[in-house]
Amino acid sequence: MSPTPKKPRPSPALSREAWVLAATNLLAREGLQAVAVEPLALALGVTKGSFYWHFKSRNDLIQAVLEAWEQDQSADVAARYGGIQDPRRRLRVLLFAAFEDVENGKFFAALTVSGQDPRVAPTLHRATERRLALGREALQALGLSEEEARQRALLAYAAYTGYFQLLRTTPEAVEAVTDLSGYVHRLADALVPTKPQRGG
Amino acid sequence: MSPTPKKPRPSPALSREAWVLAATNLLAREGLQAVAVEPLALALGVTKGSFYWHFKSRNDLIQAVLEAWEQDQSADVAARYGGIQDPRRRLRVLLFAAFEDVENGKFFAALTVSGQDPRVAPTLHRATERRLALGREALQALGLSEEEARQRALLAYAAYTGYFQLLRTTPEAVEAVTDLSGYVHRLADALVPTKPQRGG
DNA sequence: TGGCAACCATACGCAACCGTATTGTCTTGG
DNA sequence: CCAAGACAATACGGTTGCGTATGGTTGCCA
Repeated sequence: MSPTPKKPRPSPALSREAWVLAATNLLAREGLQAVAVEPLALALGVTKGSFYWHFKSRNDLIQAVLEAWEQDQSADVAARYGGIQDPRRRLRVLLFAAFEDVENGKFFAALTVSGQDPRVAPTLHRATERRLALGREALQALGLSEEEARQRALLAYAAYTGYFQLLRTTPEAVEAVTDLSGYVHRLADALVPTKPQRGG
Repeated sequence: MSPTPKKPRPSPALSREAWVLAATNLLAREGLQAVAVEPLALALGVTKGSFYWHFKSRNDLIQAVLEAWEQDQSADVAARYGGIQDPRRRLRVLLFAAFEDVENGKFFAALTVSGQDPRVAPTLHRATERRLALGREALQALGLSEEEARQRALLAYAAYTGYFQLLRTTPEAVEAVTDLSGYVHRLADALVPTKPQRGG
């Protein structure tokens, strides 16, 4: 039979995935411009020679990183919120989950930073549209008009990106807020249509 | 007597301020990495030779841009909100003014993008702290506890940065919201402590 | 009119990356 | 044991941007 094409070596030997993973972390921490071939190779203890065996170019790597992330996102969203029927609950779960996933938030913030780059723009646009639509639909299901729903979804999304952007550039400012869940609660309360409030 | 050091030529002859202005616009539109000496000189129709007569280095230019902006900010804030006594009104004016100044918002978003750069970090931190403090104080003056005030100020600020970040990377998503002032109203309502609301 | 100061051009060296070409070195199967 | 494929090192050429050095211009003023 055909010899298995995948033959991981004893210990070293980088795989394409290993490069993508390293690049993803680097992107989340230091931004797109930091995911450069030579520095990355250096960090992984090899040289460019290796890189260009796995990838056609630097853009190829970047594309791979973006695709991997986008697929993760889709899977995640589908798995988590697809089943929740009650729009009010869906909204809250959506919000809290978003703010809790700090790793993803940081990556997303880093992506946003390079949102003008033609390579990331499409991915970022799709993610943005999808998330806004998710929020808008839930809000409309709660009986809000489309315009109302759009406004509130935008508010939620801006609060989300802004939060992680802030966490990225000025973590002290965020950490000054002790009770983070209070922050998200407040946001959630501002979004759902007024109904008998539960208390203080 | 000492010859006046300022002698603007007939027509051409770039001033330091002209460079700073051009760099500021470039920064607002394309980010920090775009404010590079040679491209900028090209855009202004001169060469590096000119630049290095006015500036010690690229960093020197960047510093100048940041300082000019920061001073503008301070002056603006002092002139606009210093006089408003009523904290409720101060808060609303603060918010609406912030969202209305699109130019400044874009510049700020561009700055945020490079918030990890050691050159912009100090400026950005100061601006962030100052704005958060402004909001927090107004909210505390309304009777909120410090923690409450911090949370809400953070929410407002995140919504602000997030909004302009979004406007920068995905303007379509923002433009889908027709009534922008409704957005800000909603935010304002979410911030001020519950009091008899005025109507739909 | 000579000279200085303001302003700008040209030309150079340097560094960081990209991407290509070429040549190893293991590892495994035959 | 040897051939082939997977992975990696070395060496090279190209581009872009920084910063320096040095040498024009031009206009004012003594």
